Amino acid sequence: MSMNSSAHGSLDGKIRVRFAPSPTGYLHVGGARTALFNWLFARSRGGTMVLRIEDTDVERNRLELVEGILDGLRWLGVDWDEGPFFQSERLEMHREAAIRLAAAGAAYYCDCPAEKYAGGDAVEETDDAKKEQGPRRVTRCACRPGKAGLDASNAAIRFRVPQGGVTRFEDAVFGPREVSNDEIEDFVVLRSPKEGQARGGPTYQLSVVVDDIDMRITHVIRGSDHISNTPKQALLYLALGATPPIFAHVPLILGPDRTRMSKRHGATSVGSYRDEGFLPEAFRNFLALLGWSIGDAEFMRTPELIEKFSLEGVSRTNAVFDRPKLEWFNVQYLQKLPIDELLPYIQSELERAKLWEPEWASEKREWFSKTIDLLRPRTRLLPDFATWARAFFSDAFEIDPAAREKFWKDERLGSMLGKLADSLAALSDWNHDACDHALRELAAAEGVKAGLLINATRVAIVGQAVAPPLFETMLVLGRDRVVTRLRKSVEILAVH
RNA sequence: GGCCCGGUAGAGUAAUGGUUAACUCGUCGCCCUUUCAAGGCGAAGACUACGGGUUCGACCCCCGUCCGGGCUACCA
Repeated sequence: MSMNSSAHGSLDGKIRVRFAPSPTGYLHVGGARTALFNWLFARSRGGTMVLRIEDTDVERNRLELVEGILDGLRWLGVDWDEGPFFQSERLEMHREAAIRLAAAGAAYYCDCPAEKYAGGDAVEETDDAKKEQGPRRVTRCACRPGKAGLDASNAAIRFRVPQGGVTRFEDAVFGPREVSNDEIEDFVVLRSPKEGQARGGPTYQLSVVVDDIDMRITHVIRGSDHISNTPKQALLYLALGATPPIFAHVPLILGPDRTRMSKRHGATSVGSYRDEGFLPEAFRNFLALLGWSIGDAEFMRTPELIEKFSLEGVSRTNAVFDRPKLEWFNVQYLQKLPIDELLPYIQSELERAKLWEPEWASEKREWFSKTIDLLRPRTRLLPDFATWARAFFSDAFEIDPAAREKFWKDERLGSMLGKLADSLAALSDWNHDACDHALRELAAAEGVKAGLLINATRVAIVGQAVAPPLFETMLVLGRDRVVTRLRKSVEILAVH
């Protein structure tokens, strides 16, 4: 392992960042945002993005979740240059570092029962008088000076935090930080061996630092829930003879009730947003603006995001995940993306719904493109193309009961739709104005407003109350379908 | 309990210590109109958490309070 870390900053070292999820669940929005910030930073500065899986907690980690996390990152468009590396394969290096620390006197062996410290609040035996001041944390273990008769092969290793003084580190978001060493406990770096095992494993604090040194990480960008533990890590860098990186703790993402995002807030995994039919670039744009901003800019395509991203623009305040704004972004992208960039997403959506015809990508591509262009101003999510717009792609669609209720009230409609079918079928030219005239002529002859016929016709040919302007809809559907569907509607109306 | 970090309309953000605190989403209204969106225009919504100070002048600096969050493990 190389212990010389490259100096940070852009002058003498290339920027190297990492995203280091632990496989205890799916990729959630908070992790995705952290990954995105790392990625934007790396890409904007010509740096390197490393992916590392932090799977040192054998009990809680599930390897099968790793693939899901990678899928989430791929969907998000966050790629990496090195890795994925697995911490579980690097344990020996971590152990060696701990032993070296102990040998150098920077750490010491401790065989106190773990239960003494378990439960979050490690307490010393206190008398009743002290109790009201609350539990007091043990920051220095009794083993610290060295313990007679201690069996090192069966003990944990604790870091020997300096007495007095302060530990500092640089945070690009929160500024220079300084913590009194007396506030930092002698934390464990190497666990005592579990039953039946020869050696114990490293703790998170040790693993991250050893790996970040080894991978020559220059900027550690992660959630601000880690900021309180950073002094411990800064201490480890020093003890291991390495220069600490620049830290950048980014604010947390909260649910609408301002508590940390969790399952009870509904969708928290990026996979669920993919499944709902959000466009990755829209999701990226939204995520980037959660805790980061640059002036008034909001709609920024990814190259622009990369160009403008900087750690200076990162906020210190936790942000609430606002679903309506995410949807707004999706609508914007659905609308503004060059049509050719959008088509592949819709193709897979239609494939999933078993509505896709291969010729739409070849001979009938122009028709497909035009149809999508017509549809997209009123879609919010990808599945809209397969649900309410189904009639544009298939003859197997239902007439929405609500649409019927709304626009098929008039009794005369049955005969009028039949007459409309006849006159459309007789048209010499099939174009917007011809259809328009035919319909308005009929409306005039029947003494009804054109709107009545237009709305009723829309229901007849697409089964929905909501659709693009009628005559354009007729054109993309084609005369045969329009006439057939009108006649079918006449039958349906006759039954009632 | 202890330590740390935050607090600008419902949400995300902006404002070298210097007009009437700006923008986006959402909400409401109007226009467009053939339904629904999109789009255009406009409105409501903030005693910048609260209370003190410093200053000619404070969202901004200082102190206190309250609220929120994080950490406080041989989890990560």
